[in-house]
Amino acid sequence: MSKKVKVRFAPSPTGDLHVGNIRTALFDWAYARHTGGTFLFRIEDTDTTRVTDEYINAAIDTLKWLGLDWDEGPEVGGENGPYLQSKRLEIYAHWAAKFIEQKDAYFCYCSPEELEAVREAQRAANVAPGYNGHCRELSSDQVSAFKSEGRAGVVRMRMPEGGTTFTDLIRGEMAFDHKFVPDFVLARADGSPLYTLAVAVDDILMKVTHVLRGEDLLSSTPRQIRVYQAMGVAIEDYPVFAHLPFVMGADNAKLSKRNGEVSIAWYREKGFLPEAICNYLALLGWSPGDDRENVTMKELCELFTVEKVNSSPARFDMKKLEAINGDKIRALTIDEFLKWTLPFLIKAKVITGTAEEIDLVKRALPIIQERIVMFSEVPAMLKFLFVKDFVIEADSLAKVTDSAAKDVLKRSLKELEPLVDWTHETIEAALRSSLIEDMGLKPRIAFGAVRIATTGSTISPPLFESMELLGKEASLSRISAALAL
RNA sequence: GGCCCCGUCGUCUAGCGGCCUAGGACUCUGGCUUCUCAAGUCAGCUACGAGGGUUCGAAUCCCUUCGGGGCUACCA
Repeated sequence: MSKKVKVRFAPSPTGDLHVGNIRTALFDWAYARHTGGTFLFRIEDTDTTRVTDEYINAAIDTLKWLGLDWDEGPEVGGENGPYLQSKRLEIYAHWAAKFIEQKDAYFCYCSPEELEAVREAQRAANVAPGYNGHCRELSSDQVSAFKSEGRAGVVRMRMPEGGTTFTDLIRGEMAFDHKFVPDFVLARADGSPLYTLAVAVDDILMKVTHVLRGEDLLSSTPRQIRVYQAMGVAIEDYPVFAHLPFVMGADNAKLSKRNGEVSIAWYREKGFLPEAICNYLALLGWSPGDDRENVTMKELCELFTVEKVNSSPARFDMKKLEAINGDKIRALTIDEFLKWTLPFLIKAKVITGTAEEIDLVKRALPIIQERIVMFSEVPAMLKFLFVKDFVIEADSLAKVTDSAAKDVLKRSLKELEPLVDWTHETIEAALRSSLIEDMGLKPRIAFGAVRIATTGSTISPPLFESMELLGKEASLSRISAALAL
């Protein structure tokens, strides 16, 4: 009775995969892993005008980057392939022909203009819009008349009287009256399949047991089920449906650049960890049930069930994603942190990647680890250690040029010059005894001046550690340079 | 317009008839800590959309209403 679970993620890559897509993919994947089932990845590229190879490759790349590995699909193959719908055209053509033959479907010769006119009239008359069944029972004379006009027919599914019911794992019993599910098109006039045909055929042929997908597809479910019927599939072999709630932007609108940014590629460039993205996304519409929120991919697999997914939409909150990312970054070992960070430093041209640079970066990472929320912040934070033409930020300049600051810098220079052992402990001891104890200055004021002189900014990693990393020579020359301003 | 889905703090959520004067997290505000910024820590603000039922008892069940969203393609 308990079939092995097979969940599929089947995006139509008409652009970069976005937050909503990935949340769906994540749930698909987690459910497959949770049940010990298989995760199938299929590309729905029946809309040839909108899907491109570039997007398909980007989708594959994004999934891999996130660690959502699939058992069947592009690159890995599988016994139910191919996994690109554009490579399965003859399969769909076969079923379309069969449906016609069985009279489950029929050719419809209405032109787009005629259909639009009908919809227009329906709207005006305040009736449920939809195909009016015009070509349902065409005589052979009528058909040849259309053909002689040069019209090619689309394949349209015949929706029988009655209704469709099914159980949605998230929403419970669903019932749709066919009065509101008009006959729909399965294949274009040129024979190419539409989503309505391809999804249903593939889910059955690929033996998918669970369809977890966006809520927007809820009302098209009766159409999928109609295709299963026409295919002669037994009810117990229909996949189970679970319609996931939407992920929306900060306002109630769709996610956009203004309220969160949609493309996963963007988050990758900003320096978010795949695990943080997955962790955060998992919390959108699902929760472990207890108070824990920081979950690893492993824990997610152990805990995730569709039944615990809620039915209401969630708003995307960048702040919380950042908080989670910061937590995950702090939990990284220095070597891991280094591995993630290096590409950002190189891309920002802070370093070129020499062994000496990497060594210095590695020594500097501990003092910035708890100060960043994403890797893209690292270059700005460590830049002062590498710049050849050191300059003090314009905003901070005034604070090192007044006489009080000059006094601090002069004294610092004098105390630091004789230091043989250049460590943050010795630097701190020297400056504390002279600036704070002798001169009686407030630490904030005294160290502030030194900070600006050596790091170029009022905001920096801890001062003494920064100076240690910078080295004695550079530290002293920067202080001297500041004195000369 | 029609059909469908959804409705707990600003946000994500816990809650599945009494454990709730509603818990956690993020945000925000204030304090502590402190060489800046962070991190850490303590405290605080703030929610069951509304109205009717059912019940000894409702955030939890039912109805209505209002609000939000989706679908209504030869897109998916």
